[in-house]
Amino acid sequence: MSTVPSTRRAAPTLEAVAAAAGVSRSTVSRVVNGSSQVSPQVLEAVQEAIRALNYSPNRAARSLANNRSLAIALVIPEETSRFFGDPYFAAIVQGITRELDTSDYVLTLQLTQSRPSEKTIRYLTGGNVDGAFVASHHSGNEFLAALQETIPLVYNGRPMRFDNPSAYFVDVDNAAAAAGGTQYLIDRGRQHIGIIAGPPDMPAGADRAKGSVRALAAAGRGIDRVAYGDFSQVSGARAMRDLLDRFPDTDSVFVASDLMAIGAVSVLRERGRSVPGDVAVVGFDDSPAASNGDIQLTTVHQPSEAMGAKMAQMMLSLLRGEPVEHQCIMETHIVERDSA
Amino acid sequence: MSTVPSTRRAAPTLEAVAAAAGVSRSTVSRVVNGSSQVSPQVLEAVQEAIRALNYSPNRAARSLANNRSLAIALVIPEETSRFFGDPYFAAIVQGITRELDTSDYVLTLQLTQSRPSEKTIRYLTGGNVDGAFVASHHSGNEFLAALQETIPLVYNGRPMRFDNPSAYFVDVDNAAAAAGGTQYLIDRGRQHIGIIAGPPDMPAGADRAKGSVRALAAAGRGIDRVAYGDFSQVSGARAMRDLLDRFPDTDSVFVASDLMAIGAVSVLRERGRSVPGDVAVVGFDDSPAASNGDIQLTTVHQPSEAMGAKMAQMMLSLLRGEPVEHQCIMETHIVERDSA
DNA sequence: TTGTAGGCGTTATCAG
DNA sequence: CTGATAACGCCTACAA
Repeated sequence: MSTVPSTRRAAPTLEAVAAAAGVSRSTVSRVVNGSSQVSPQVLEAVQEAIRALNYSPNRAARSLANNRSLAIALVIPEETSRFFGDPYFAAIVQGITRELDTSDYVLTLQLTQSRPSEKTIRYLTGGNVDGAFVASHHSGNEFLAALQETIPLVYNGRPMRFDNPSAYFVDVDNAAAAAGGTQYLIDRGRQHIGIIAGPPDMPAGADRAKGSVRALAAAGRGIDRVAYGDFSQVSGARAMRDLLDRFPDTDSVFVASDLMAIGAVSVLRERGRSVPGDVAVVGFDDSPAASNGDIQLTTVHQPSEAMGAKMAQMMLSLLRGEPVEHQCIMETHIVERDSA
Repeated sequence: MSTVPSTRRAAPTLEAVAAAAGVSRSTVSRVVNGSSQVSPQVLEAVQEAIRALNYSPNRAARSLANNRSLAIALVIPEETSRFFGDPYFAAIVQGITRELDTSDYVLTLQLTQSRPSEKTIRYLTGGNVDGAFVASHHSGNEFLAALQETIPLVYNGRPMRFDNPSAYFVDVDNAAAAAGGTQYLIDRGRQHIGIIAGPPDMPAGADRAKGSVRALAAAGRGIDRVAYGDFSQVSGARAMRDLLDRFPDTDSVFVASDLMAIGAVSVLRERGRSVPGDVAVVGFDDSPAASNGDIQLTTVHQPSEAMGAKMAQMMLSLLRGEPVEHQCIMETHIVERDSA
């Protein structure tokens, strides 16, 4: 048994730096905040003092003085295991933190499951964060609309309730990207193309399905070979079984996520179908899962980490009060590997 | 295009509440902080005012005044996709946040990949957080040792470098739990028992392997049917293939994680072995994956979410300056389902 | 270009 | 039990 370390030496303050550099607090403050109103010699002296003392500004004091929290929330209105299970989210978070690392902002984690607690609401709306990222496939939460009146919100992916035109988000053109992935199969002469779609109640699910169906229809193919999953691996396996049972002659599938595609491939092998020989598979995401498994997945690449970084950039711009486009649609492309 | 919402009305302060209740700031402060030094009538009046104004204390001011940040870091010194891919971590984080929700503390996310940036180090050591959770399978980072001199650290799982006896952690008895899981197979008359172990350079990997081997040896069984994975599903599949190739007569496997067990099951099916008929499979974790797949996994349950909650409780105790046991070992048990 | 002074919202130390 | 009053560390007019 033991208690906390007690030797927390007091950190140097502006005052200390000022003394060391032989100037006033104000001057040091100016230097710290990058004001141009400082003479070169003084600048140099102050910077030296800062280095010498290993000074770093006190966040609390800063927050208090300028009425900003210097914190941004990462709101996850998603079942935790789903959020954590999806490599897409991992990349998004990675991108956000990478970008935020170059700023003074800190990311605070807010798991809200379905509906947020009283405490969370107060936290979010009580001036404790300057903005919030909403990381979710769903994101149709009513409380988020209210929150948006208070602080800037940036979503990953177009929010479901798009009657809200003031939402900020970064996304890809899911329909077009899915159409492209499907067209890839068409172009390679596949005749009986199936679709493993995501949940129709999520934008990414619905849009990808729509795009894929559109491509099939345009090519005069049947559009009834559709099964649904929830983006997870097991759901992909289940959907593949379903598809095979209903349409044994299926010779290819466009799958709305890599995770589902991997599940699909495992079922195909279980049933003795070769990939891509008997059945070609195109995934979506180009997540690590696509290239780490024992089959290299041909898939529609979306720049997940860059999307996270872009979310952070939008947020930082908003917080600076700069004008920002409400949506940022990023590029996708097909990555050819072994599964199709 | 648009800018941030501008109507952020000033939040009520202690001062305002004091005015409304007809008392001084000090008194309100006492009420807010649950001091017993307040007369019932005053208490009532103040609480009423707080409710009426929807007052909530300003964190920055509080931090500044009492020199605590009211923030705890969640440090993830792990490849992001691995962290996010593991339902065990999801449960841990869930448990931590659930417990923290009842406190004044906020959780800030710190992805450090391999080695933390200068900025992260300054953040962590610069009084910006009052403590840190270290969430990782590895956790043998040299900088964490230094950090521990500054703020209390609580690990999930015994840290690798156990020459550090002052570390706080919550864990299960991995060796005993794995021995139990293996014994389960022995008791059911399985003759050729294989092991799919986790990485030997991680405590959970090494200890589970050790326990499993111990049980086999005690029962006079061979201990050479071992393959290694990294806890992920694909690695489990790979290991199962390896095992089957080397020992085709294997009739059961103890697998050190549910994810790997699922991978193993998929390979078994691919190879036409029935589960549990031909080959029985026991997993480890009892994560959602164990019961959500198309086979219900028999597995060693560890109370992941409770472990996260316990981590938070330890941290809160430490921050209160209370004495705390350095380690908390939680109970495991076998959950019988369909795979063995 | 630099310094002075006041204030941000709390907590803590005193008196009363 | 309650109320002044002085910090906490920083920012920002305003003055010099």
